[in-house]
Amino acid sequence: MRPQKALDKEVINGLTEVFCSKGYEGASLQDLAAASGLKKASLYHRFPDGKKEMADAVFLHLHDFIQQNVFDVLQDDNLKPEVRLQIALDNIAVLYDGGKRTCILRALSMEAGIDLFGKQIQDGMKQWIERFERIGVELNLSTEVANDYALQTLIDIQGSLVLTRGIGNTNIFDRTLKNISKRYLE
Amino acid sequence: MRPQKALDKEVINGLTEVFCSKGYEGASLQDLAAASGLKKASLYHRFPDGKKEMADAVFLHLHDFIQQNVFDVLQDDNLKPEVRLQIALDNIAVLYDGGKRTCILRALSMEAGIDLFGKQIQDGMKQWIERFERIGVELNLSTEVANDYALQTLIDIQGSLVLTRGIGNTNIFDRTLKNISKRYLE
DNA sequence: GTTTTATTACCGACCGTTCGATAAATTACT
DNA sequence: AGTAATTTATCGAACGGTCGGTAATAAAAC
Repeated sequence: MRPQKALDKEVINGLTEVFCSKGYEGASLQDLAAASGLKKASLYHRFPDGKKEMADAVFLHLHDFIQQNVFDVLQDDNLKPEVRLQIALDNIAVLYDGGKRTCILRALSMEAGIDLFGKQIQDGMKQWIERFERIGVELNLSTEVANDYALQTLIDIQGSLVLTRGIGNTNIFDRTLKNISKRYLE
Repeated sequence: MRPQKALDKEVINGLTEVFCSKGYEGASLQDLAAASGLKKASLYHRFPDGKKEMADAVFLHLHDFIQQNVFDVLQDDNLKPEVRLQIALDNIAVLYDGGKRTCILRALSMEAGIDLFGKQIQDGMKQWIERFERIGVELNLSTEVANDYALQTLIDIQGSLVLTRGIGNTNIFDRTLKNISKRYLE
């Protein structure tokens, strides 16, 4: 290897940053190479199926993070539901970098992305709803109300991310996370 | 003119459809030409500054619609505030085609769009908030609560549009509009 | 010395954009 | 009114540049 070669973590994090901020079509191979610390052709060595495989890897990488730091936390039997919810929300704040990073589900739901990732996006969103439904039930909400709350939670997260990016102020995202917490715990 | 030449309405509606569904970078001149009924070169006759000018025209066109059918309605002194709000929400449903069409503010807030349209997106969102703040005050909310409601209204609209597109079911959008109405009127 | 990884050079396709020619609509002149 | 002159609108073809993707080669690692 020439200078100091790309750690896998640097590669995946670079790809993630580009896909999240520019979407699928907006992310050029040049961008992806620059952000990952590899040359274009080297990326093709690691991801022989090209751009789509890179985006898949990012999707999977984020899904793993969410699985561990949100979904699993939400059903960790060692903790009280109220605590689980709070930790999960804190981790969501990390996931979206306090509102500065866009959700990959949204980033890929524009333009060409919806054709390539439609099913994965749909499944991903359904999982979010499902997990928040469960924590709602565990917090003694009726299944109906738990469903309402779960949907609203997703809407709040996605909507506040849109507003935060559009207006350029992370206060909206912060406040929204607190509101979600309040809705469940008060 | 040769066959039956492109009505301006067909042109702007076609461009709108493409930019909203594909974003700025995702919208190719080929797409835009096909959707507008004009050839690429003809588009450049109408929009000498190219793609950016086309997107500007779409932005302006939608802003006009919103101004007339949402903002102006919300402060139409001939109607009671409750009625104005309801009509505005109905028109919002039309604007977003019942949840099937993405908001241009969101479509352009990804990727390259945010560099080109950042200021316009920010101003557009602020106007939405401002107008909903006012109707809240007219409905006898305190300025603080009116601000909360306005922000939440925007979050609800944007968030439900994201979910609706991701999950592929317009129920979420419909329900959200009803919830907004309820929040103000109950 | 073979295999794995990285890099340079390159490919055809498509990108946004422009040019030049032509047809249609409008204006000017009689 | 009729016709010539001018402007406006449309389009095919092509531009340079970048796109995603690929060989061929060099370097590292084993």
